[in-house]
Order: sequence, then C-alpha cells, then structure tokens
Amino acid sequence: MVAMMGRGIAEQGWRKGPWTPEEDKLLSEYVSLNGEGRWSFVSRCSGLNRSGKSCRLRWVNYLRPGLKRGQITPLEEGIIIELHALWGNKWSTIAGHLPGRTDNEIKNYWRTHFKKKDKSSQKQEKRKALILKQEVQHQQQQIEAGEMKMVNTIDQVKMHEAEEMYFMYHNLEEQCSPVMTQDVASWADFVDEDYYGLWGGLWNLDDHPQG
DNA sequence: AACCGAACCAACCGCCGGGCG
DNA sequence: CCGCCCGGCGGTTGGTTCGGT
Repeated sequence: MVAMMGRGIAEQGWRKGPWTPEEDKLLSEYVSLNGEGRWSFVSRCSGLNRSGKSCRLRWVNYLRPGLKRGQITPLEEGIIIELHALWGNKWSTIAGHLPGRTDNEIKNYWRTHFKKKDKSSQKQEKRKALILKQEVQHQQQQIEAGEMKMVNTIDQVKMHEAEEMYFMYHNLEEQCSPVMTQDVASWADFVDEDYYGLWGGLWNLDDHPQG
C-alpha cells in the first residue's frame, strides 16, 4: 500500500516551520488512534499538510507521551558523557538509556555544553555548581542540626531525581559491564568534582541495595 | 534601557540501511 | 539480485531567550 506510493508522485508542497497547536492536536489524535509508524501515511491521511518525516520528528521529539521536559540533571549529564565516551555520537542509542529524553535533546545538550566548551565557560559552569553545592550543603547542615526538616526542600527533589538516576544507571551498568563498572567512577570525576561532591554529600551509594 | 554574544531548542536536510516487490 | 521507498539517524541551521555589560 505504502509501497505503491512515491516515485511517480510529485513531491507535494508540504508545510514547513513551527507546528501550530492545531497541527499538534491532529497528529496526537491520529497517532493515538492508529499508533506510531507509517509516517508517510499519517501525513496523507491525518489532514496534516506535513511530510512523514516532519510528523515523525514532531511526535518523537515533542508529542510522544512520557517525555521528560526540563533541564538535564547532573546525573543525566554524567550518563551522557559516559555513554558518549563508549559509543560516540550514537544519540538515539544514548537516548535509549535515558527514559524521557530524546536523541535531539541529548544531541543539542552535548553540542552546547561540551562540543564548543571553552575554558571560560567551564569556569562559569564550575562557579554555578559551586554556588549550588554551597546552597545544598548549607541546607544539609541545617537538617543535621535539626534546625530544618527535609520536607519540600530542593534537597528532596534532587534526592528523588538522584535515586531515579541511580536505578537507571544501575541497570545500565549491568548491561554494559565490565566496561561500565570501571567507568562509573570516572564520569563523576570528569563531570566536575564539585558536582560529585554535591551528590556525595546528599546521598550515600552504600546505603542503596545492590540488585 | 539597550545592545550583544552565548545558550537553548525546534525543525529541516541529507544520507543510509532495511524491507519489499 | 536489483531498484525503490520509507523510516531512522546524525548533522546543521535559524529563531528565540537569557545573561552580562
């Protein structure tokens, strides 16, 4: 059916540029009814005047359920660095190990944070991390001194994230060992010792059950 | 307040591999 | 076996936002 189309048919004047909310709605409805795949068919039958590629991209990078919006966490960053060291620019493969993140997102993140990272921006990053570290350490001290309860604090959110990432990374480690076991420590060093100090202060790895 | 460069992000482009006739 | 089409992937671009001066 799909194979029947193509060649002889002149390329249509597909719409390009940013997607409108109406287009998003059409695509979401179509995919939820008919499932992913057969994108060229989607583009013809959903009422969208978009190429199949464009539909697929929009769905995968933006509309697909379960996407995690927002900043990449230091732990995710660590995983990205580690996996990039292992596999290079295999963004989709790396994204496969970061649930909720897209290859495009990771690719963009890598480019802006590492590819053209110069000395000055590294200093800036380090300064930011240092400030964050100090903030959290201060809160940690308050908690330890009983001056503050760890409820609804930034710490809890981060600890929760850290736990999620731990289990994710633990699974990954199982798949990739022995290479990964050796590298788990190295990525932390690579990212930034201040970042690692931040997590180390909040969360003791030894406390987590192994498997 | 205005300007400028950096950072971020969505989207497009071109290539490649797999599936199918 | 060969050629064609489609989907997927990585690279790139262009617009917008943010932050510093």
